[in-house]
Amino acid sequence: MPTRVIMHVDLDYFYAQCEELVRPNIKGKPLVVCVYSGRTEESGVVSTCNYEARKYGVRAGISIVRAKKLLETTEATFLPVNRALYELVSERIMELLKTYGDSFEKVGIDEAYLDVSASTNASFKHAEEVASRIKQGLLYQEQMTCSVGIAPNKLLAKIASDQTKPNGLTVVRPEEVKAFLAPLSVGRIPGVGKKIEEKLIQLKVRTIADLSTLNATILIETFGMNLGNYLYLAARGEDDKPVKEREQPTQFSRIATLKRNTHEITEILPLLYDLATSVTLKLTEKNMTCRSVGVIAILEDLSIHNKSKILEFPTSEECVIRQLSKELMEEFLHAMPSAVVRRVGVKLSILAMATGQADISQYLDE
DNA sequence: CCCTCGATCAC
DNA sequence: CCTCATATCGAGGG
Repeated sequence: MPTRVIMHVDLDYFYAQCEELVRPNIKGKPLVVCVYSGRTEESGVVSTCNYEARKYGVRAGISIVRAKKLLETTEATFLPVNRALYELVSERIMELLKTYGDSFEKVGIDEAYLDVSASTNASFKHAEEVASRIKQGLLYQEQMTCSVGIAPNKLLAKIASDQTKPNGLTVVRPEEVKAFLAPLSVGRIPGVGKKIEEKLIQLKVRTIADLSTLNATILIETFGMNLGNYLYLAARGEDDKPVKEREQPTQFSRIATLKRNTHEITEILPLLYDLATSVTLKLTEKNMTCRSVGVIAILEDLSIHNKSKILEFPTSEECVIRQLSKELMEEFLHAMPSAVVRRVGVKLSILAMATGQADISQYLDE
């Protein structure tokens, strides 16, 4: 494979930055975007916050109550998540970014990869100029900042964009890869979260330099074929996955918190039906069908349980999905009489584009 | 190989 | 003190 030049663009504190965009008056003050669970007035967690709020120790994932305490001396704003807004802004920005790459890959709502190998003649210097233009364009057209990583592959570009935030630009040239990676914590490798990091620490591995001393055999023994191989290559900064547009999503899900914990299906059903309806709406909006329906139950101890079923025929019928959700939840409650449920969800998977035939029902009575 | 389920990641 | 959404993997049963 010839040397590639890959760019990873990460929009800074995206949800909060979108909110700043539509509320220029609060710019410069702490802003916290919250997921309110609806259980009590203030219950829920922080989704994202701007850097002013981070100065006070606010982080994604902490409770809203805690964030309010941390910010009680300030004129902070707390807003509920407004996904529709962020998706709108995201779509516009992605269209803009797309124009700069030979190929383009959107990853989630706030990040994207661009392969600029051909358009820059494989020049990192030139790519850096492209990145500057992207940053200027984004600021001018969308009043938004981003952090960019430029490197020989997606793995390194992503780690690089994470290196300097917000409003950063980090370039890792092929000859710099080893020195760049060596001191970083293994947790900086995408796919290495708390659990895998803990396992690695058991093996006395903290940095990527440490990781690179383990041979492939031990990694595969410890983490399985797939992850083991991935870690072996990641430690060396190797990744040959192409930048390519994502195909259709493969699942849709909705989850929400019950007003109070319960084991009673009757107490769960109204919410479960709402979720089934909402996720089915998403399915039909996308003109798709599903062949698997599942329910999620999160118990009072926060343990997560799934139950799903594959259908003989694809469906997008709300009544079918509702009915199956109910049956699956009943089965789960029956199988686990001790379960005290806190949150429930509905998940649709094995998706396909609808062909125009609503479902098989139209053939039943000809 | 198909199905189901839990685990993990990361948004 | 506890949100939401998605992708992917591995195990285990058939």
